[in-house]
Amino acid sequence: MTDTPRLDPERTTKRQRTLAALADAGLELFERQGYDATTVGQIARAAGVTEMTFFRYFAAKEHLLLDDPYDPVLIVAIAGQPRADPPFLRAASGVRAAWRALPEPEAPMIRRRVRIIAQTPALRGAMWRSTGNTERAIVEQLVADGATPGVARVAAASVLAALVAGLYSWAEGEDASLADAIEDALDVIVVRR
Amino acid sequence: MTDTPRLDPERTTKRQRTLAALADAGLELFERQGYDATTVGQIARAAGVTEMTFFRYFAAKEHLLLDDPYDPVLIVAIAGQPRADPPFLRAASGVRAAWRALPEPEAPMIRRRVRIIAQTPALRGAMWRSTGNTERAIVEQLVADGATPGVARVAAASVLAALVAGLYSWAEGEDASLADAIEDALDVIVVRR
DNA sequence: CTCTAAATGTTAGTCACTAACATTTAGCGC
DNA sequence: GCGCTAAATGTTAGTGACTAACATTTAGAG
Repeated sequence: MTDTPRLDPERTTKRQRTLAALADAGLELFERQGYDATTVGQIARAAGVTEMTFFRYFAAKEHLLLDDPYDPVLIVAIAGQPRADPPFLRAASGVRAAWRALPEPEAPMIRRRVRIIAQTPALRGAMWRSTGNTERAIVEQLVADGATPGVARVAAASVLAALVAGLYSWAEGEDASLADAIEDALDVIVVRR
Repeated sequence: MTDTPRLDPERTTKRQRTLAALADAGLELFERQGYDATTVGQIARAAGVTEMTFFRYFAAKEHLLLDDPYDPVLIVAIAGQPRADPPFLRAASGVRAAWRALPEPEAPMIRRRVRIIAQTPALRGAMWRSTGNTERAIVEQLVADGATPGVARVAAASVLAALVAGLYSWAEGEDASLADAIEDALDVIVVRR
């Protein structure tokens, strides 16, 4: 769901710099004064750029926090689950595997983002809409492996909900490991064998 | 989560009439031209009223569709579950019981609303934010009955996600019974005994 | 039928976001 | 280093959701 308008791959580097400047400025301002109280204009100015330019990098204010490129990994992980298992279990195990494979160093940044999201009702909604894409992808995979669409949708939705809830809880704390938090969340829902 | 500014209970009836007019006009316009393409001004005009007045009845455009007074029933139902069961099961059974108790005649109206929501990404997000309140209430109840906050949050979130997913599937069709659809959705997640 | 509170209207403004068009600047080939 | 072009940014103007302060009408309790 990234919407950086990448026209010509690797033409310049200026683009990457302003992108980083905007992302940094946004995250800092959100943390300092809250998401709702922060204006797109403020972020742009802090990054030494115009409001218009902001929207050339992020289609919406919320996209500053909701750019997740994690979907493909997840799908592969789910596809790798044993077909004999019911869809719900396959989805859960896939999510477990995918997040266990996430590089540790990313955790702190994820934590900062998730914290802001958890604190902002508008963003919690946006988060869910964002996972809508992930959900669709999971459903596709489950159906391809023989599940009913209705069943697949419920399985995907509830597993993702557990994941997100786990992320929120994890982000509140300081020391817990991301992978462990996800494991614990999924254990609430799935009967471990 | 109703935000009709009810100042003096049962003082007049004009209020109820304009409220109904706005709700009807909104639903019809949404169905005819889509949610995003429908302007609050249009709804207001169709109801013979000013845009400003609309916002005196609904705090936001989305509230036309997301006014659910079902929470209290749900909480009672969850509280009535056997404490011996794990939180996840208690939440699921509570939801099941609550929706089984819903009066049949309400179904068609719910279907119209859910259909619009399901078709509109922005509303899917809003829907989730709206269930946030329900989620909080469920978590409170589960914790009061001895669950860990972390566990309770995951349980509540995933059960609600299953419920919503079930609602979306149900709304697509024409004839299925609401209660049955919810049952089926929850069966995907919970191991029935 | 009156009189007050409730209901509605008016005006003006903010913020997220879009579109069309003008201008600068960065970095490639030379 | 230097020019040239495409990429990056800016400008202006506008829409739609929503808020606030204040003025006006109207409905209905007495």
